[in-house]
Amino acid sequence: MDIEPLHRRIASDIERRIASGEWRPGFRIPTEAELMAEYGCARMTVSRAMTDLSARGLVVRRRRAGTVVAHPPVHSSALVAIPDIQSEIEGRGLAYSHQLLLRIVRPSRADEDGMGARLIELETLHLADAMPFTLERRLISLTTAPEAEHADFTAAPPGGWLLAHMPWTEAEHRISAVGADGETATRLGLSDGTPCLRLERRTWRDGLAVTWAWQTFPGAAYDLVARFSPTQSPMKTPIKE
Amino acid sequence: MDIEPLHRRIASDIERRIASGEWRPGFRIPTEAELMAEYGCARMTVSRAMTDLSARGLVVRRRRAGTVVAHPPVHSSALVAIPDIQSEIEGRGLAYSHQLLLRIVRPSRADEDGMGARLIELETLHLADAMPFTLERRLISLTTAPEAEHADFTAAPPGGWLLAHMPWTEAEHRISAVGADGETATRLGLSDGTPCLRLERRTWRDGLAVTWAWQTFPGAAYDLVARFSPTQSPMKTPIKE
DNA sequence: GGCAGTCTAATGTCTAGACATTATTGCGCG
DNA sequence: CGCGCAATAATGTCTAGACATTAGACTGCC
Repeated sequence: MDIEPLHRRIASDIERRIASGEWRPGFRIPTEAELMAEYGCARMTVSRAMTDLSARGLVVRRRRAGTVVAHPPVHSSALVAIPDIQSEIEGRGLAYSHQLLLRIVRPSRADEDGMGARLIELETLHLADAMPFTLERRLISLTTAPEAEHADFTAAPPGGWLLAHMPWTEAEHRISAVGADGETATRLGLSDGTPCLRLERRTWRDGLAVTWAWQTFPGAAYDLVARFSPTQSPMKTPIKE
Repeated sequence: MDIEPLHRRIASDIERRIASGEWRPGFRIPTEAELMAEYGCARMTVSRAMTDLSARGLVVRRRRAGTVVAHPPVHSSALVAIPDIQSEIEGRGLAYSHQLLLRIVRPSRADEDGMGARLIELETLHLADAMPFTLERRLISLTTAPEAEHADFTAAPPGGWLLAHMPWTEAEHRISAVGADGETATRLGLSDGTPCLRLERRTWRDGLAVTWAWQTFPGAAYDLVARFSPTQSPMKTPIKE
């Protein structure tokens, strides 16, 4: 058993009282001076505990007014974590592999706004135990990521290559449900119109587009799952049987 | 302009160098003693900056070994926020309304494991400008939330009522793609088999199940969207045109 | 009664130290 | 050469103060 630092103990004492409902939103927490006396420690120690709680959004601190239990956010938007395909597959104990189906370098079209003048278009099929798992269509801007032109996407899938070579500063995800269209259905071994989960992901680096990807998952075989508590980010890896 | 505290300035200096790629993952950051000299401040101040960065996952600190730029997390690399239906609709400038289609109190079935002995089953249709937006089927455990038996779910939708009356401590989300089946298709005004986004949400309070809900969105009309940067949580509300 | 200015209670930052903890490094010994 | 132990370099925690900043509370004046 390692001993818990005092500041953490103070923080979790308070967190427990908030979680249990003993201290409801709006309740004014004892002042630092009072907690100092209660725990017999310096104010910096209490202050650190409160700063931590405040950073996690459990309490709101205001000078002179004191510290109160925060009201839960109104737009209590819950979260779902989107795992990396390879670790997702391997996390299920299956063998991961991928096939590069298409690789062309071409000028960008008008509807590919912001992707730079030249880009690579890729199509990759990701397999779990040799069964189609997801079909990925991806554009990579050669303006932002010129090294991509000489990358070997048969060795590493484009998602992994980008993760290692092109850190992004902004991202957007879009999840929707679509029916598998002709080519996609064929590649995934589905009949036409089968409901699929479509995950669209765009990233930018300092305002310049890096990549734009669409991944299509057979609806029956794939769920996005997240399990979490309100004060923590979703950390547990999704598991599906 | 309010002046920036020194510890924040140190932290953002370092953050900038990480974001710019100048300091790549694995790079060893100057020691606290070095930063102390560089900024001419006490070690506590540097330490606080590093503690903040560490809490946000940008760096990894290890005694004796020093502080290095963290490798971007392989798992859970991305998130999507799931907004509250009502604010989602109103955020698009549409009028929100809802209809209670079904409300029965009954004993739980075997496949409704963990939901307590008695529960309420509800079906609610959420509308945006009087057009069907999502169909929600929900179970609420009367063991955990007995007050729900006397709640008026025609006035407030069950999701909103629960948010206000039954705080949860644990939640699970599952997103999948399904084809609209007979009754669901009818209620949403779709033809059979139309791809729909299915959002399943379960919550618990101290280990006891509170609610279990399934929401079905027409695939063509609804996306989950999140836009964010790697160091921050997704805060911006998704917008779809 | 109301308003302006002042007082003051609370948090926010920072310092210069102290000692604890941990893991690496390197040395000496077999 | 390799093993174990000691030295040491780095972070982790904590203290007892100091001064800054903010905003609620009060007071007195009109």
